[in-house]
Amino acid sequence: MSERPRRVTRQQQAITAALQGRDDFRSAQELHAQLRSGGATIGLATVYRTLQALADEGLIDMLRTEGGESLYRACSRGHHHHLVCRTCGRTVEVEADDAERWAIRTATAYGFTDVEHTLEIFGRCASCSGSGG
Amino acid sequence: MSERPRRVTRQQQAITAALQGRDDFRSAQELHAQLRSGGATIGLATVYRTLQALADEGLIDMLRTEGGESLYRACSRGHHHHLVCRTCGRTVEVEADDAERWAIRTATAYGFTDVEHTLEIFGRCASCSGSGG
DNA sequence: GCATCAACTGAGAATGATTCTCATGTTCGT
DNA sequence: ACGAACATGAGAATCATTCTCAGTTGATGC
Ligand SMILES: [Zn+2]
Ligand SMILES: [Zn+2]
Ligand SMILES: [Zn+2]
Ligand SMILES: [Zn+2]
Repeated sequence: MSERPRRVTRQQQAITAALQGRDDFRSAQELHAQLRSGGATIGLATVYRTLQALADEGLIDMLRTEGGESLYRACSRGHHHHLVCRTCGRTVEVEADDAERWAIRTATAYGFTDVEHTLEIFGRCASCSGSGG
Repeated sequence: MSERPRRVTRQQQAITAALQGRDDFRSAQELHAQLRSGGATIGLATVYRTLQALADEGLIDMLRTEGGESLYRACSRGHHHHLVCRTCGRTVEVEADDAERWAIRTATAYGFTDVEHTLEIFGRCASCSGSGG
């Protein structure tokens, strides 16, 4: 439970900055491309490493698409889940206290410990529902 | 809503048979290895294709591990979720009616339509909790 | 039984995201 | 400024999954 000391590097600052002020989830590849096209000098491996480290420390959120790709986003702290528009990527943070309790209760009832869960909701937001489909 | 015609081949029968009577989720690779070591002549591509086809038709269940690997299992029909032991793979099917309703209600409240969700619980079962860790 | 043809198969190549390697560049305490 | 420890990044390696496509096989009609 001890975080590794982290040095302040230009690359990590760039990544953190790129995440701020955006409300959509992005992949490491997308982030890397955006940083590059923005003039930053940064390697793909560093983007992967940094995103994972940040996610491990709970400083950013990660979720996996149905295709298995990992997406990252700067989120509010603490455990929460997401409602993601599969068309435009718009994301809403949602709390699921009841579901949390249900998950724990269910797992415990079956004698399971060390319980974790994944819960994501995908749909089409109002803006994207109107325009054909 | 039309399933493509499916021929009855020895390979597909082998896969279906291998899934029956087991209560753990397995990957295409594992299934392929087991079929091979059991003397069956079957290609990896066929295992992947067949598992995906079966899952698409709702005849078997699929879930993705935290590592992004797809696992398959013969399950009861209908929508349900899973409580999976991350050590021994033992799986319990669970219903989450409240969570289902919550997901729909939440998505609707935000104007989302065409809603789907993923919900899986991972933990360690009683048998695996005792033996160190 | 035999011809026919579309569906199925499978070995291996291709793909694509992620991870690893390790020589080189930076950070930070002194 | 100096050096040890940490961070970086280009490219190779990994690994699950998908694709290719020539050869095989199931279903059907005669
Ligand atoms: Zn979040
Ligand atoms: Zn939760
Ligand atoms: Zn199931
Ligand atoms: Zn559900």
